[in-house]
Amino acid sequence: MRKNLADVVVLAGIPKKLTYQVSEAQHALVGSRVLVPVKTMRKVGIVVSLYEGDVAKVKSIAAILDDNPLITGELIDLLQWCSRYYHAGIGATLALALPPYLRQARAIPPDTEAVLYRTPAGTGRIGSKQRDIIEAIPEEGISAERLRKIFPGSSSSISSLIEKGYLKRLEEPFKPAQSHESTPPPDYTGDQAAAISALCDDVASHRFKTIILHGITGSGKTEVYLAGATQALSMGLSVLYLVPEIALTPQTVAMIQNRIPSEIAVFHSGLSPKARLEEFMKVSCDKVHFVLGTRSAIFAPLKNLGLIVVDEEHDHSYKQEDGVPYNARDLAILRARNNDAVVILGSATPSMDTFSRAGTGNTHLITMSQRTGGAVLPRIEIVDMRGVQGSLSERLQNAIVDTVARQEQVLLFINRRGFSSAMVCPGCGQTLTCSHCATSLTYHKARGIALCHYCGFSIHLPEICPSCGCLDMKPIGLGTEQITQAVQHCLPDVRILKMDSDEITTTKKLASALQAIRNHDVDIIVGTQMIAKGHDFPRLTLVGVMHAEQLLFLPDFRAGERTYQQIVQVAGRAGRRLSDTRVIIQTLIPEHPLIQSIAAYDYEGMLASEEKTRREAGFPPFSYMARCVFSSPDNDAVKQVIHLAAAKISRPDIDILGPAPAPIPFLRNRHRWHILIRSADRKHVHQAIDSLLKMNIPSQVHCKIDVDPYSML
DNA sequence: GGAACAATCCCA
DNA sequence: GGGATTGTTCCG
Repeated sequence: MRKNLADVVVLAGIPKKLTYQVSEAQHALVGSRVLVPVKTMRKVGIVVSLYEGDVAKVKSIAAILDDNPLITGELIDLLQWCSRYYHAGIGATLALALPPYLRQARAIPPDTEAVLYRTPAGTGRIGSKQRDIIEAIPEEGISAERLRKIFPGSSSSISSLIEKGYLKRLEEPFKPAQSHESTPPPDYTGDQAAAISALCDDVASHRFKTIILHGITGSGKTEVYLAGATQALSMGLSVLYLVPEIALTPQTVAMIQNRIPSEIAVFHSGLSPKARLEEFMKVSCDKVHFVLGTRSAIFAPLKNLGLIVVDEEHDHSYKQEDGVPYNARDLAILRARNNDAVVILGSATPSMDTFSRAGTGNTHLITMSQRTGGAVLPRIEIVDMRGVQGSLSERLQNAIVDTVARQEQVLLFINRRGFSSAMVCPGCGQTLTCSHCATSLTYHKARGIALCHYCGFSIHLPEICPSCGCLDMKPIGLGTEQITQAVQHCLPDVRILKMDSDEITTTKKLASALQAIRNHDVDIIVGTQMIAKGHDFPRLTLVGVMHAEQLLFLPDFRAGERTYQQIVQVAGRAGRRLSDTRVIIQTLIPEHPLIQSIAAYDYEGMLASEEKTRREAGFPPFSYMARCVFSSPDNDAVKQVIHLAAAKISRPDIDILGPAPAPIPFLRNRHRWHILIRSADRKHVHQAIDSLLKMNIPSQVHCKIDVDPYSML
């Protein structure tokens, strides 16, 4: 019997599937886009199921947009699960799997990929950037699209190289060389060899398994992932390789491309719409079986998954905060399970959530505690800053002078941008606050402004205190700007590079900053958490952590593990190849157990200390939870609704925390209150949310649900 | 999400 | 009373 009905998910805010007739002439397939009538409009949707049934009073599909399905049933199931689990609209969730180009009713353009080859015939001067481009091109040529992806914003450099004759352009499809000999892997450490053999065995068995790879910084986790990936590809299985946002630099992409014996696709938000479409289509058409990408790549339309890699699994970038608030790391586990695939979650500082699962169910822990090349972890020293004037201790100052004198580099880590975290009046004690968010404004001295880091609101720094007229507003709390200034003052001749989101606004700027560090054009890097993530700096032999306690006392139940993660990750940037490296932590709380566990690289110690802290706060260390934030311009309306909501979901088997003002109670002209729902049973959390959403919430009160929140901020 | 319809508001 | 605005419903 012909299947004459199709369930379609419209890519808009319609909360349910709609059913349409499929005519004799239409070849509708699950996973294809269709154009369907909704009210008086025509909308793009995706066919999610086909069946036969009664066609009475069912509208017809207006047009089939794709001859071949774009996504598989497996992916549709994952997305439907995702929509239910995160309480997000089904349309918005399915849209996550399509590149923006295909969310509109546009046809897929035929692919014409020009290929660029190197020629020895070039004449004329070329810059270092252009030299890099030429050197990145393999003998067998590279598609122009791919080259632009490795070097963002290089179109003009490429055309000038063609003009000068260094590159030749041929309009023919790019054929990846099958015999392409990948760079041979280096010698493995004992740890690596053991991890690789275990991972390859698991991949070969093609059964679901979660592996937590806890390997210290510099233990060579990437080699383990690549060996597993090669194993999967050799079995005809595909590989999904997820990295946090920041790690997708051209070098990383090029390195992985060189080590994988087949073509790869790259998925991340920095690509142009056209490039995103092309990468997507390569995967959708089953031409490419390896995807490297950031969190949204978890929805890449790969078939026959054999291995999912989640690198730096503790990283917060895996959590989508707005729109559909999914967690790519958790979905990776689910997707692996649905595909009888292996998922490997790697980190030097695993998240407590992940680590708590080790040994349960199908989750296995592999530990790597050796660094490659016989290197050792840098020694961590703690400096007590109580009673110390200024922001640089004598010990750190001397260490900086010595390091710079040896032609080596220094990294100073401070987790706040700007000059100071607040401006306070010594007369009346008032701080400058944002009129939209009621948070203190960060002073940015260079720009002469006070800026809100939540909403971007800024004012010119007033000469006098706005509330009492006192003349002398004082900065409180250190930021990157002030550290930079202090170092410049002590050591006027050193070259300082400030790296925070004020300076590094684009991936291009990040790439050039990283290049400057590698070229030794700077002696000291002052940066925020941005520099804690995965870059290797061979000349770096001294790391200073400023105000280590500043991170610890944020109003967030994960502040402790975060502090551990950030500081250990920053320490890991130092000295992979140089033996005499130091990490100096300056803090006002040297005895704190968390600081002590950092100094000893004692991950288990950190876990124990955090579990104790949570238990003492009446908080089970691990439970399922959801956060519901209610907001409205009208404070009374929010309070009323949230108290009703809390009463409604109250039952003995779940914990409800709150209602309480959200950590930033007034944000963007809206009053915010939240409740936390917590239970040992995931189902109870979801039942609570469902009954909460069934309430009649007045339209002026907005409710945002975050299941498995990463942060309370 | 947004079109269509219902309810409410405002000024005459 | 009626035009405009705001709220509510529901899409096949």
